Amino acid sequence: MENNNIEFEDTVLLDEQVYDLAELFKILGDPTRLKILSAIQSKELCVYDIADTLEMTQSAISHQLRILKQARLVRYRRDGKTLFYTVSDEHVAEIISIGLEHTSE
Amino acid sequence: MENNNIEFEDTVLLDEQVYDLAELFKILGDPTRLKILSAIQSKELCVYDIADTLEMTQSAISHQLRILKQARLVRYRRDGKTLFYTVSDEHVAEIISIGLEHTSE
DNA sequence: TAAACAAATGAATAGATATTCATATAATAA
DNA sequence: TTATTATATGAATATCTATTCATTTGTTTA
Repeated sequence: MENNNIEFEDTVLLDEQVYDLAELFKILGDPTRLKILSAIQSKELCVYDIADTLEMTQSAISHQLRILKQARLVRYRRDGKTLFYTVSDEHVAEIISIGLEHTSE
Repeated sequence: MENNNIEFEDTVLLDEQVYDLAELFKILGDPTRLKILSAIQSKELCVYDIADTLEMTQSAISHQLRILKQARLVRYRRDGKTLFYTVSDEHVAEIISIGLEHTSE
């Protein structure tokens, strides 16, 4: 596929950049993942506690954490058998904040 | 479904708020819609010109514009037979900018 | 009025994805 | 080693969605 020379604020966006950006928003575009990110935004939580907080199964949370990990939005620290997850990206909170400004209008 | 009391930065998020926020990001999470928003972010374009710029069909663009319209992310002005679309939300550019900061790392 | 043009829409389809269930992996304790 | 606990993973499924194609709606002009 060719590059269509889409511009955003005086910058030419390559097709690949647009796809990467869409990928980021797609990941944020799921209630479960947003809840996970909110829950571990300012504190570490293990998988079980995230599942407990969201009232969802461990498996469902684990699947979503894998997606968030691949997108480098979360990281974890191991303590024995337990993995403690937390948000790894400084932009996430900012994006969510601005998003909330839009939706709360 | 009950409210799970998910917090984000000292604010309790209601389930409905999380769903609305996910809905916003879901809409931004598509390359075609991102390209449309970029193309009409600082200038008005008619449907045909958007389709031409993105090298896509008029129908595909029109379908996506409907979704963007419903989310109040774009608005249009009629001039004769032609509708000129532009971005209507001040937060869109901001969210895209921060998103690009993340993806370009 | 009819013709031409711009955009919207409905149905169909192919591809993507979130969750569930069962199981596997990994670390620790007995 | 075996049992237990915490997490990850693979397969299956149900749901969702982006595009295409055909058609319709709406506006202007001849």
